[in-house]
Amino acid sequence: MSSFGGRMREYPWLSIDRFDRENLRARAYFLSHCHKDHMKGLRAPSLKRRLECSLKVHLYCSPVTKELLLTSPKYKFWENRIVALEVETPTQISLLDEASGEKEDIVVTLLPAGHCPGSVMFLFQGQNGTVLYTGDFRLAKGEAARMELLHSGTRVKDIQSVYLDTTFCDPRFYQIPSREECLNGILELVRSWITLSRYHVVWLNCKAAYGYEYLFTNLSEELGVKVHVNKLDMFKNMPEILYHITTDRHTQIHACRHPRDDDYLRGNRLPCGMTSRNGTPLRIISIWAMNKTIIWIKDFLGYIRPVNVYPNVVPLGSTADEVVKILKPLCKSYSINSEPKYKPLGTLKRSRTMDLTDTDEGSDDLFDTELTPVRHKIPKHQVETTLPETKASSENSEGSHSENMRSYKATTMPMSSQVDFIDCEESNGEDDDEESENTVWAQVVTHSPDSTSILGNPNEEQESNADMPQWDVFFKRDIKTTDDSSENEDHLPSSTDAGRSQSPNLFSDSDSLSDSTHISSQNSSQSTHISEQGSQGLDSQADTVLITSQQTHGADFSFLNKGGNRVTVSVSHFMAMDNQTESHRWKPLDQNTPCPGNIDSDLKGKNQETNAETGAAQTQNTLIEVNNEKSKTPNPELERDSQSSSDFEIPSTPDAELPRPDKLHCLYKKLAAGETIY
DNA sequence: GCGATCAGTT
DNA sequence: CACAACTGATCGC
Repeated sequence: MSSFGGRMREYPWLSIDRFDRENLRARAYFLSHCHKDHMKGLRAPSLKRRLECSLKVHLYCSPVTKELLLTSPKYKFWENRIVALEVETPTQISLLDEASGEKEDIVVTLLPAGHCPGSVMFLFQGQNGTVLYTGDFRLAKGEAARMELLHSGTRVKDIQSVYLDTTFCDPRFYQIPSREECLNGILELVRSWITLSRYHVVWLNCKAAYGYEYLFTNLSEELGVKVHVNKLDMFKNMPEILYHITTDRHTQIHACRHPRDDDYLRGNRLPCGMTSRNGTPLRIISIWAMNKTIIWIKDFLGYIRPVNVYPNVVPLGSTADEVVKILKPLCKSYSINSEPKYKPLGTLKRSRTMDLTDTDEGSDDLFDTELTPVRHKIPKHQVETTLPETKASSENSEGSHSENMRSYKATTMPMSSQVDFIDCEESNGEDDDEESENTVWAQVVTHSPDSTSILGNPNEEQESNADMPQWDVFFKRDIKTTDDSSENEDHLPSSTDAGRSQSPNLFSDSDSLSDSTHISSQNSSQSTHISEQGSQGLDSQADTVLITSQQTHGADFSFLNKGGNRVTVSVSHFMAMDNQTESHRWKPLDQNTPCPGNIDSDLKGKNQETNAETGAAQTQNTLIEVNNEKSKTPNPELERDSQSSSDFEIPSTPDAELPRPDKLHCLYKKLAAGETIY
């Protein structure tokens, strides 16, 4: 949770991402994106009362954020008070103090933040200088240098303060692989799994309300399989997203949620209740989507070079002093000799082609990371002004790198009597001072009726792995019919058309959960995966194999079978995009615009049969994990590639092999058959 | 009864 | 480990 109080020193009568306490007296409100931890107080009765009394008070946000916010009836009272500002469109706002009659103009510019649909940073220009509030942001490397509105002419604007609302000072999080690598890693993992059979399904564990749409659409587009979600009415005016998601559960890719989805997965069920068909249990991989707020702050700030940086979060295990120590050198006033040190001004790296013919009103990419042609359009009731820079010069550093990522953890975890998992995690290097944890978790959950033995308690296993089954053991089991799922004899569509299928009852719902013998996955998949600190303590005896992004691209998973039962692979995933990777230009449609396809029926949703309590236990589950920290030796060469590959100017991983799904496919087959792979 | 806060969980 | 969200207990209005 952000500790940002909502207000900036320069413009204390504005409130951003906080709407309680002192913020109740703000003259204007700003919402950077639609995540709950940035909406504190936004629906409180006290603020509602304030609105009723102060008719001039508005909430400013991007059009997509407005759309998403108003999806919830709880925020409907804001409807007539929200001003949706186009991104990258400087807009003057008149701020009136209703008590004194005092008035002040400020120019605000929304800049794409790349965190989730509609997310923006706010650039304020007014009499107290230019300040930037970042919110949660994850910009691709070099992105700041390409933002024209951060520049005056070809030079970066003189920015008084940057308000960072993000956890960033941990050097472990500074390095991020390319978005192509990340997406491709996930893509090939999913592809290789769901093509094994129609029973192989993937569950994307997406915790946040928004921010994973990029993943959904890419998977759907590449694999031709729609992603099952609980709700999609929030995207009713965003057809490019809507097209790739569905409330029809008969698909092989799921991102549905249930309050106790962990229980469901341990019971070899998807959170929507799907468990099997024809008595054949599903083979489920869960992919942990971790929405890290970490970006390459050093490079971002190094480019911006503000006078002040105000961190709003002090990371756990860090102190305010340590944070300052990291940030200070990035500020304009800093120099080793305590004298201002000026560097050549930053130059706008790349100007976008002005698209004069584009009269499209919505310049917001839903993901807000793709720069759009600058369109200085001013709402009719507002006037654009260009404020003079308060100083003649500003400084920055060349070769800015600002980058961001999503990371995923993958753990394969055949369950029932046997549970194992592969931890998939990537480290770009333990020694570099700019590194990050980028992980993919996938758990493979299988369901087998004929065994009730528990192969191991994860904690016990960590203490002694002598009895650990080998990795291939986990895949030896044949998929068999379970009695709780035999009621459904419907035909399952092939993997390629499952996502589009509207046939009912292709899967059955399970009436039962595993009983208490199952092992908390919290103990395994979350607490024992390899972190950037390396395997220590309980993990120290375990086997962990890291797969770098490049290895992932080469689809060389032969080492998965090496010794241990737990293999750590990393395929991180950028949610931020650039022009090369993201062709969508999503934006909310006009409310009257008809939605394509069968959206109406989808919007109604389907009853998600999630009755979980009945029935006896069918399975007993065990998690097995072994880590081997010796294996965790990332290749520096790969690290370098990984770092540079996402730069806008440099094609991503130019020398990387293309993913070879056939090889992955083959690997999975062998693993499933229990073959040993070298 | 509602909301805020905190601790705990996922 | 951290992110975003949720749950339940407690407290005050």
